[in-house]
Amino acid sequence: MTRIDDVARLAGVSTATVSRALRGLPTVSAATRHRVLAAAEQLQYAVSPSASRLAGGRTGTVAVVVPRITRWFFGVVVEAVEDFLHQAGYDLLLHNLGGREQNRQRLLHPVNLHNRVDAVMLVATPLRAPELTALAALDLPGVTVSSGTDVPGWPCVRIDDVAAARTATRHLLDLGHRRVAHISGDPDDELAFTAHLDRRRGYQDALRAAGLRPDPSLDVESGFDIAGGTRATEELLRRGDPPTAIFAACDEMAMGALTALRDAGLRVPQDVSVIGIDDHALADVLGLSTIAQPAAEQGRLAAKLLLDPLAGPSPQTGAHQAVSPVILDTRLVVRESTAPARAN
Amino acid sequence: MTRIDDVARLAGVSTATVSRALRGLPTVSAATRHRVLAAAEQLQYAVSPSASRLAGGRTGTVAVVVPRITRWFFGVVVEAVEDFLHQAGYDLLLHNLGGREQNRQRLLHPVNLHNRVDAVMLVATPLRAPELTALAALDLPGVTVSSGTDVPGWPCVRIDDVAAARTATRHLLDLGHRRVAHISGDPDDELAFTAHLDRRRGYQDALRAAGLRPDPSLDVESGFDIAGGTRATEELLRRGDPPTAIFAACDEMAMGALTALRDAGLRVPQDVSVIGIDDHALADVLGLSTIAQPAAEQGRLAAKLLLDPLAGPSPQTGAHQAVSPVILDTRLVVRESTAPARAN
DNA sequence: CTGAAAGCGCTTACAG
DNA sequence: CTGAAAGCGCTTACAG
Repeated sequence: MTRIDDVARLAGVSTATVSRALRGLPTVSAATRHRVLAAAEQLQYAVSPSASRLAGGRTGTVAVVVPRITRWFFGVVVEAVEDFLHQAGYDLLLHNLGGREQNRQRLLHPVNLHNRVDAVMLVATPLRAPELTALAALDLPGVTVSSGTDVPGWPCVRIDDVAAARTATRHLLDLGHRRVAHISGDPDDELAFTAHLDRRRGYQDALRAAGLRPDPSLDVESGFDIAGGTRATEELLRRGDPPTAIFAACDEMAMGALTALRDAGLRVPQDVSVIGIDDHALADVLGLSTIAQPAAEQGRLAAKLLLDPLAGPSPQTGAHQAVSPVILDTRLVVRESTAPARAN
Repeated sequence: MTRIDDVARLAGVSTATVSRALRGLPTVSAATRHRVLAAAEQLQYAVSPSASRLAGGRTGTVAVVVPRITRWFFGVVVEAVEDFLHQAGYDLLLHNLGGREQNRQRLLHPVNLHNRVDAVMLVATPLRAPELTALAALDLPGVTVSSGTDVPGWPCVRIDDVAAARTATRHLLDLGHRRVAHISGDPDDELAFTAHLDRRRGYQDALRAAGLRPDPSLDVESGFDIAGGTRATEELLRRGDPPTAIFAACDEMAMGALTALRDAGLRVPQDVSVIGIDDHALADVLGLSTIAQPAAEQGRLAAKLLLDPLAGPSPQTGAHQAVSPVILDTRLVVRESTAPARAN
């Protein structure tokens, strides 16, 4: 293939000038730039990324880590991030943990990040203490999305999970429900993100504010997905004296709950009200009430916060100044899955 | 950071030996390998990907191109591919076309692929003639997933879309339906993949085999997603004399149809039966009958077909030998959204 | 505004 | 089995 010196020869300039012209540096005369671009076009020249990266010390690549790309929130975030990164000329290296400890170990080992990417985005992927320490040593720019994933010095974009859960629970309480159950993610899963912990707190806060005491028998943990929602709800029903309302920690769990309730012969919302968090693409199809969160906007904003410092000069690299998380708004969306509690 | 010569010095060998030992080449004595590994471990050494790629001529990276990562099929495929690639030590460069012509142009321009990746996977992304020509010149290994995306010399993994559609349509016909509508993707969208064309053919085949003539007024095109399914169904209903059954080209369109039917006051399946293709994660929650296709298996198999030749010696590089597509099985899944036509 | 030259950190024939 | 040395194809001070 053509290399930079082929272009230089054709344009009658040095390789240094070709390099500058092609990258649009200002220190090239218009006439020269024109000749270089024409030569590059004529020869179908494309810079060798490996060579450019080695010489320039930048990879033009961002690693994006998500727990599971197949889950609604992560898919939407990645799509928004991909768009932003590619617009800015960066490549996106995708890492899907997929619940495998092995993937996590390999990927998050800082040594595997070093020299491979210019920056890292961790979506709902909390780090352990040793990982944080090792990462800090790399002095790599990064950003996190979702709560419970803070890395010192990295910006974070998320919603207020406690408030979102409080709103969801209060919606059920306002409808007159008193036996309000909660189904959420499994804290035993070390790969799980921790948003569900905040959401439980919001649930309990709302109950207490209404003068109710959180009832452990109404709080079931399972996987943070459709199947988990189904299993958790089955467990709830198995315990007898079923709740009249269920707050699921995410829409996918809520959808699993709908299945379990249907299979148990319970009608939604006549027998049991259900609300989730997300505003999943199918929430409307299912008539699911939920707390909408701006997933794409979180991704876009996180990408922006990540790249902005890379472009400009970095005034205080390594000076892990405190960064406040950016909290985006959520919004109650009432559909058909929630209704007033029946008078006893 | 530590470089290869730091390791070499500590281990008392040359950088060439370090390079060989770290990559597990057989031409290193066990004792030497041990010393090198220990030194590398002690120094927390990780090879510089840029340098390794430039010197070695391999990127260890595969580009994966999907129309929209947020759609069920593509998310599942990417997850399976990601797993396989990372197990094999490859990085995954994600490209989400997102319906943007601009993305497509930039990405699929062969010059942007050259030297950047070792191989390409195109999922449901048909190429135009000039793109095919340019790609052929690069002599890059690749694989395609889904029909209508053939690239000469590349293997292809897909289902038999015509047969799947035929089975879906026949299921409706077997239930006694005669006014069977079809909703599918938009051929005006140049970025659309073409599976929906095959699916229309299967639909029409099944009608004809049952002695029915395809009725253009029962065949509506829209976007290949939830919103598209809703719009297409609304259009169907606007035309009057509604169908008693709808075959949607994919589950997401079927789900959109469910919404439109509900909003129009029509019951599923009492008034209208609905079937899709996919077996989307939420098909069960919605009680949607469908033709299940093995999305993860298609991704895994495609990744395998892509990497296998890269590992071994390539007997006939560039000799675009004909490759038959690998066709995976589909399976009718009957749930609650399809029922016998009511006697008139 | 432009060029000569060093250097980025590896891998790979080649020789032994 | 191991090493010396060339070379991968760029970018970047440095000098002018």
